[in-house]
Amino acid sequence: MNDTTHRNPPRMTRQRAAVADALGDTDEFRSAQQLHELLRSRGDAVGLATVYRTLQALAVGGDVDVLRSEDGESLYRRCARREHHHHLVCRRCGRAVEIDGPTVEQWAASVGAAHGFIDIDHTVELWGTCAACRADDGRPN
Amino acid sequence: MNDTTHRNPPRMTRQRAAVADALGDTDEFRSAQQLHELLRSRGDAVGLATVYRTLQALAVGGDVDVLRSEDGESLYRRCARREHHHHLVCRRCGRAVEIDGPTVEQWAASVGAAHGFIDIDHTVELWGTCAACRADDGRPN
DNA sequence: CAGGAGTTTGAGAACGGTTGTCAACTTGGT
DNA sequence: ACCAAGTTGACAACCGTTCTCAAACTCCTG
Repeated sequence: MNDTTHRNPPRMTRQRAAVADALGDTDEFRSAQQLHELLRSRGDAVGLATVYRTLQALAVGGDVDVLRSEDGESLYRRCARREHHHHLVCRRCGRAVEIDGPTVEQWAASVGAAHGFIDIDHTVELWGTCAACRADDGRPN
Repeated sequence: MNDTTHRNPPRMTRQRAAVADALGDTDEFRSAQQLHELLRSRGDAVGLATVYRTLQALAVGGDVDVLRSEDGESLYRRCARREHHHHLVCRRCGRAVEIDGPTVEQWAASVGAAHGFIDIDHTVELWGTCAACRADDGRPN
């Protein structure tokens, strides 16, 4: 018998709703800090720590996808499908397209097995510059 | 005419040799801090900043491969081949096997093009637990 | 074998994203 | 309304990495 046996269900708070709502707005990957700022500017401020906590909770629950930007920041987005998939992400604006790596899954598993590795996990992400960002070229951000 | 025109060649120093040497020893991915500690324990100390600088230089020169661990740390290893390839890495000890993603390259390019993205880059890494680490199970580190 | 211009080093400060702390505040069941 | 337990947020702490800049070193030249 462990702790989870006695754990009460999560509560619905203004903050959680606000974060979830902010994510619902866009199809672009956003950092915790960006979301924090967005909420603040909306006049719907939520503490930074709370933003981080909420995003993590949503992530483990499978409600949002997380990925690491090329410089190590965690980016979040509410994804359409809950099944496993990958992303083609604009490194400039964060806009993303969901894609499936056709054979990637079994390829990963078989390569792993062939070398005696177990518990194989894989990261497959595509980075590029989207059409819109290509358009407004040297523009800052 | 830019600066590079006037830049002198890099110099060989004890520190650079030491870092390169430390990398030559192992087939495992190592963090900058691990290498720094390794050198120190060898009595061949090199400043941490220098370790970082040297690793970066080696990386841009294509002499070492870099990848990000699952928790965001940069890991370095001197790889056998200079051509593009991917890795199957033990998340416990860093031991790695070089692999090639058969069709990954062109798949990435075509998926990118199909969505109007340019300058496509891809990250494909496999994480698992190697046979040796599976053996000494609950052992710390 | 100096001399010296220009490169490299390293200790420590600074940085930026993220997590920990803990008293005050909510939420939801009764 | 009351209360036990979950949640919040301002702030400090953390951790990997980069910056700073005076001192040390390389290597070219005479």
